[in-house]
Amino acid sequence: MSVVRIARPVRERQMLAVAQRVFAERGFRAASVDAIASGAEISKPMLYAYFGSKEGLYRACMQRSRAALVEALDRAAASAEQPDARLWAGLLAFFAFVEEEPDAWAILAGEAGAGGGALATDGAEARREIAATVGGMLRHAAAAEGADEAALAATEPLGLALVGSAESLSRWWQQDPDQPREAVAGLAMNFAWMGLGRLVRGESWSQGMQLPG
Amino acid sequence: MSVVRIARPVRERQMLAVAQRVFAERGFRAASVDAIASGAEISKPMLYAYFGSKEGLYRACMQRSRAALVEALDRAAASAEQPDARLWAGLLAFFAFVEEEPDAWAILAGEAGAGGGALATDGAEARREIAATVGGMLRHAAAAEGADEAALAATEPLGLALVGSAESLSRWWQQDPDQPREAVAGLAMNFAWMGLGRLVRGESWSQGMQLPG
DNA sequence: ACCCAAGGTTACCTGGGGTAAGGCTCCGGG
DNA sequence: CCCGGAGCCTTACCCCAGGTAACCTTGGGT
Repeated sequence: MSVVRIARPVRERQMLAVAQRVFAERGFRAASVDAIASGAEISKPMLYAYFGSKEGLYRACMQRSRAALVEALDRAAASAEQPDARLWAGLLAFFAFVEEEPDAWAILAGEAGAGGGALATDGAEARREIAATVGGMLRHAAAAEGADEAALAATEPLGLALVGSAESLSRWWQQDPDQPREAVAGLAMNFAWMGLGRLVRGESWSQGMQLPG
Repeated sequence: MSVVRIARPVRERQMLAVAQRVFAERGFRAASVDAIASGAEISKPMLYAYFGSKEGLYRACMQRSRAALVEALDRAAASAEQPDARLWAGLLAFFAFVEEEPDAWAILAGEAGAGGGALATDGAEARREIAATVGGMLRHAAAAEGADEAALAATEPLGLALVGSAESLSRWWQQDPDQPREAVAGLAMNFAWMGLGRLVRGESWSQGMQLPG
């Protein structure tokens, strides 16, 4: 009786799918390689042959999630022209990703800051790439307004700050998941675009309408 | 020859000090309990007797770091009256903590989002407590400006968003540590208080001076 | 004097990440 | 046709590190 022999790319996809699920629901530490292997109906050494280590497997999952998220953000960024509309589209896309692909997001957010290994490095890189997308939006906006050099130079850290706040809000959202995605995105938008200085005065951002300067 | 017998609270402090250092420089996963034990000149079962598990030990470190940070933030919040000055003081205190107690900060930030265990729970709780302090500042500011109900209700998530952005900026700072603390705090302040909408126009916040509305 | 609470240790168990060694099957060339 | 090797796949094992059982030692309270 011949055992089904399956081509490498197909097996890799199977393994990644299972790994993503297991990692997402147990976290890196608590997930066991054996569980992933048996879930993918494969033996452990196959995982090691294809991914090198548990960490390598996790990193592959991250790559995948990251690519999906970046693509969604890029698509969103291209969907609007006005700076604030663009940012709004990006935030909606982000929270849509968090809501619709919770496993992928859990992988990205889960160990992103953990320890000093390659995981942290990859996490940092993923964040940088996402922040770079956001930073691009900011650059675009700043250039359109004719901002000075200093403002342009700060787009990178500002992008990171924005990503950090969105990440934090998404964690908060997970504890109160009934809230509509637009509400959370709205909070992020108000925080990031309007700033606390104005929010605290009761001003707020509303879609499509520029407040008078 | 009598071995020195040392009272529990003293030993606990020793262990925590060593654990904080080791956890900070290796991360939770890569840090070995044996290393911590031998570093504290004690045998492994003592650690287990006092802290229950590796995770328990880590959690104890988190408690410690968290208390220190919250205290610094509270002190800063009390040091100024104007809302923006208060926020500025808080941000300075935060980045001072990151700079001056890198180990404590590494513990707090390191595994704060990891997995689904008690670590994540504690991390979330720490973030909430810190965000609550910040949220208190916002509440104070909003109340002073006579903001409406909705703005007051949003202080919690806004606090979390602010903490998230500060956390993200601190990670960015760590890759470029020559930058003065005030510069990073300034970025955070501009982002959080002014908002991208104004930054992108070239406006910025500067200490002690309210921009005309 | 005695006992027991509390500090302390050695020696061990076990789960799980990682690997060595080899089997089967198919494909391409002599 | 057949044979060799490349590639899919497994069983069986190693061993590190988290966690524990069992026991020793010391000193203060009765």
